[in-house]
Amino acid sequence: MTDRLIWQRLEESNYRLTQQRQAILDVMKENRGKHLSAEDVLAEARKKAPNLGIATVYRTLDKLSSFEVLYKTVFDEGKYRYELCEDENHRHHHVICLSCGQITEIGEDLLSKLEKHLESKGFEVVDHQLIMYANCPDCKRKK
Amino acid sequence: MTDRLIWQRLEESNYRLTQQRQAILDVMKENRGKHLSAEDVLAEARKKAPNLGIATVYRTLDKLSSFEVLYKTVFDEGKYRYELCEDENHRHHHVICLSCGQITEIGEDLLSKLEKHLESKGFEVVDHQLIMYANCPDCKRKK
DNA sequence: ATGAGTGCAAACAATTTGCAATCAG
DNA sequence: CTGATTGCAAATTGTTTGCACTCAT
Repeated sequence: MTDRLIWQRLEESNYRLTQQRQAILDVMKENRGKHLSAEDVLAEARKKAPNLGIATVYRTLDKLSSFEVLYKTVFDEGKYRYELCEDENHRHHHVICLSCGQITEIGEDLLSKLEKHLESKGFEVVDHQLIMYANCPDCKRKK
Repeated sequence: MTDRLIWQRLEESNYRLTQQRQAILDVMKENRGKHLSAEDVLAEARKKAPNLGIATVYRTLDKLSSFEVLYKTVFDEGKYRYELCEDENHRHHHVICLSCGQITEIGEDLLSKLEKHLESKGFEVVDHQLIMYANCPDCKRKK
């Protein structure tokens, strides 16, 4: 997602860009493609805004998610993770390595067939999320 | 999943089948295809084992998941839901209605193409989970 | 100055753990 | 008997909220 587009989303929403929010947004931009927990973000963002509180982190991440600047996702570990949006409307698809926990993106969107099938049954598909559980190349090699 | 197979999994694991565990397992069998939270299971199972505690429910659900008798899944609401396994190795795929929250199963497995792609990149795919966000036929109609 | 935004601490929700009492083999 | 299992309550974890204070306009 481009800076221009992020800006546009924030402006549309009349969202005041304070130091804390700037710091959090910077962290998210520096970690494109990674899936950070609120604690991860807090730790990183405190380097720029030392007395940032966890409540502000949650409030900001939730707001940014509602503006579609961030994705808010939950994996099997049961806590939320946030990531800068890459395209306009869709969530990403992920591969989670069962050995090391590394999370990789799946770039392709190979789900249109399935989507069509559901639509033929009367559903209106809005979004989807695919998670593959795998051993990543490194871990596969080590075994 | 057949009773026979469930039994087999429990025996393999040397798992003592107490009244409480029996009650919980019964609830899961009576709710095939549904995704129950720990509280849901507690409420149902207490009809059979009245002073069942929530801790036992969690302990049992986790054990049964680790024996591959149950799936343990987390949706965006951020809490765990459990469901009787249907086949041997794979999770199910779900459609979540964005209006009413109804969760429907996707029976088909249309993901083999993607799986092959990942394998060609060196991953060893073990399992996968697909969640579609949609408006279900009823809600679509109401709009 | 005024309302939006903050940090802190307390509240909450879901889950886990410690422990003494109980149960099954 | 003996170790596994239980229910309860307390502890933990991740997240949310209330509130007095602070900041940006």
